[in-house]
Amino acid sequence: MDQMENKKHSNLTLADNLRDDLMSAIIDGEIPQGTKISEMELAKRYGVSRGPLREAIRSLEGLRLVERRPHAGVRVISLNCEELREIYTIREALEGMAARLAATEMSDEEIAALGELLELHETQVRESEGQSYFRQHGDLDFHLQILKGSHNRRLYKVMGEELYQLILMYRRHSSQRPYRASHALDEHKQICKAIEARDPELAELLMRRHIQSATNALQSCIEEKT
Amino acid sequence: MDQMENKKHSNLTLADNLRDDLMSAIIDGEIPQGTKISEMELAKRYGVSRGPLREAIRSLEGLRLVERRPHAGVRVISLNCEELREIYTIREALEGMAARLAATEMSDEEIAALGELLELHETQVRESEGQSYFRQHGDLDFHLQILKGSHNRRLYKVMGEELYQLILMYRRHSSQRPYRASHALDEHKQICKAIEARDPELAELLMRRHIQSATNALQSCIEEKT
DNA sequence: ATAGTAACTATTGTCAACAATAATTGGAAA
DNA sequence: TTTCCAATTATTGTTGACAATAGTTACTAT
Repeated sequence: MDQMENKKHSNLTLADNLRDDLMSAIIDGEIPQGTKISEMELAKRYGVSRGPLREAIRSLEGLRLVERRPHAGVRVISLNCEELREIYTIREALEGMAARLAATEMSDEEIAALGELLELHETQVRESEGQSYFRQHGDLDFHLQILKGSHNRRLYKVMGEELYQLILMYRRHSSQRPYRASHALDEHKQICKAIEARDPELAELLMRRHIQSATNALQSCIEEKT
Repeated sequence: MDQMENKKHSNLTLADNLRDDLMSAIIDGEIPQGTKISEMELAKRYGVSRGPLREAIRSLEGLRLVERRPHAGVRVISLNCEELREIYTIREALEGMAARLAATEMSDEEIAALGELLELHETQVRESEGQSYFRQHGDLDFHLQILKGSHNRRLYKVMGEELYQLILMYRRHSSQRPYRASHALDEHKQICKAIEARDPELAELLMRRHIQSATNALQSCIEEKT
């Protein structure tokens, strides 16, 4: 069985399903960075025609997961440190704004839920100390909740759905350094407090600092290179 | 001659050219907001097959210029005030960050060029007082220069190439109120000064205020509605 | 032996026919 | 008359064949 299509597709069109599958494959590193994508090969592999496949690829191009050179095929992007820092800079601006908005726009119920999420994370951090794998998801969870709490749908889409995918991709590939989960959790709590206090300025400031520290951690990646 | 394809296409693939053409058509209002797009009709109109056309549409979907419902066709998006405000909020965050970066990253030559651009604008504003049409382009010019000056390619792409298109589209359709060009120019000068002074904090602050005032001007649009 | 060129091959780009789904229209029953 | 259902129609989704381009190989000439 060379084609494993025992999948529960939620979408109703082939191209959309393909897009999702390819996206996962790229983010999970199943298709390594820089790989040249062969339409014929993929079409065979997924058991579809080249039409929908090409449409899926066009979508991926929009998400900037692949790059295309006309008549010369598409390649999976390969994120270098520099580009990732660019993304983190954008992230600082966007999530800072999201935190600011969250402080005024989130409902009391949403804020309560955010607090419970953090409590859950706390127990998880306590139980499995040093398990940075959890941290990834927990971390993203928190940030996604803030993004959602901004009640700005486009902001959520741009940052939470598009750029996060790239960050995830990078995290999978680069063995990340053992970032202190408890430290991040503390910062999350502070941000949450600022939101509870309905203090937009503080929420934005703290979020930006929080992301800056992550950005600085990336810096070491550059240092290693040189 | 029902098809006017006397165009100098820079791209070498049909789908890419179509994407550009459709993009212009949508932004210029040639295809009004909310219009349902018929593949057959467009294919005939542009004299191409449905294959490349569908790929072009997939690209437009990525740019969020159209929305798709499977098996039910695609529609040109129709920006309401709320969504435009969302975009302006993102703009504030992103261009604020761009100004901050520009203060440290722009070369002296780039800064000098920015100053000259503003001088040019000044003469133009003086010559044709009240001509808000100029202002649009001049305004965008300045903001695009800042974005470029951030030396963050992705930031430029996301804000300068994608979101600006939507803003342009909205400007075309909604008869904008006669915004004071000289006022905007003053604010531009202040921002430029901050960049010349290599003051990132101030540059960001001023840029954010500048965009906030534009956002507030949009508020009136909502007031009119109700 | 190497550089240049021409033919070839493999891959991408395009097309038109076919299949499947959603919207529409018409009719029958209440 | 109105509502529900069925058949029709029009549009979208998919496919495989065809065309064009880039990359490769082989050959020739210096």
